[in-house]
Amino acid sequence: MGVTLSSVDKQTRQDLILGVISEREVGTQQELIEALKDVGVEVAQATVSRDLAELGVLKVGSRYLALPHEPGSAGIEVLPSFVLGVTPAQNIVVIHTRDGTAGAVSNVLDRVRGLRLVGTIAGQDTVMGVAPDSGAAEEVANLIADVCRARTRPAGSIE
Amino acid sequence: MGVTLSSVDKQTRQDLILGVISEREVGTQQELIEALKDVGVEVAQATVSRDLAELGVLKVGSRYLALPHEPGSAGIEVLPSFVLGVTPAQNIVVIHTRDGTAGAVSNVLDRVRGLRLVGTIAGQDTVMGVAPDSGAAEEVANLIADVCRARTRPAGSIE
DNA sequence: GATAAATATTCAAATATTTGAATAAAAAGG
DNA sequence: CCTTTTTATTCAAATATTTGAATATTTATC
Repeated sequence: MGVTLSSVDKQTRQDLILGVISEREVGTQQELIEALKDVGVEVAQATVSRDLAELGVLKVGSRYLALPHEPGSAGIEVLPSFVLGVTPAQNIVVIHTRDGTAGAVSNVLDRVRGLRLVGTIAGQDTVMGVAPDSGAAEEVANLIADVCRARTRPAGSIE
Repeated sequence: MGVTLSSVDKQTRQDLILGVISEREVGTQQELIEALKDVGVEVAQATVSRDLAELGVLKVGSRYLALPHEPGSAGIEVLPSFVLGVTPAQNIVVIHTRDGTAGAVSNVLDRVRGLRLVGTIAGQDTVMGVAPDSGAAEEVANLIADVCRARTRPAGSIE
């Protein structure tokens, strides 16, 4: 199974990547490579690039964010279509959505690995996410806001 | 991806095998090979042998039976430890089990691929399985009885 | 819009998996 | 028990996957 020097198999390496990016703030692939080195795994940039793509990891602002890698299931990239606003209140994140879409948003959030939410509940047009503490709630709210903003920007693409 | 003559990939072939053995009464690997040939797939006996093992298919009496291939989950081989008796009544199969184990039996049955049951429900010591018709119910009842008998026989093994 | 930084892709080598033919082992049937 | 049938295993060839170095492309910054 082994391939290069201090090697682990692909599965293990990708699991490590998901772990690393949910714990540390990883901003570039170079940083990720070094973070992996700390865990004793040595890989090339090309490999890390492919891993991130396969895992469906998204870069939001200056941070990699793990997404549901169940292929086929909706990922965080759909949020901008549904989310109207996000507000943290203590350890709760309140998300206002288009009517009828709260369930979908809740569902997506539940599947995002590394998101610091204990659980979510959805009404018609509102999702409430429970975070372990107010810091986490704020972090999550910012993240969601970033995703929605980031998605609006790219190039001059209208679609 | 292709490998031999009229080839499909491993996944497809194994799916076909599960389909074939749940529809036709396949008694030997040779028969299975021919059944596959009918579907346009040509394989060697060694391959079929490995496939059956990987899929967790069990031979009960003179028939191959598909098992849950989720590895780790309990398979049909545990039934003899729990099942005390099986009786078909119209399109219902009534299974009497050791007290408290009906749920487990129900769970196992739900996961057996190719078993002609529409659904099951469990009490404390009784499982009721609903089959599409009385013929299917009888078939299922016999199958379960066979499994329990088959498991008692093998060699001189006490365990 | 030129430059630098970050990420994706191409290509060839290394490694792993899959397969059938041959053969060994096990089970069934006298 | 011996023979036949059925199933599992070994081995080598074919195929597929994974990987890093080099390079191309994209993205950010001025």
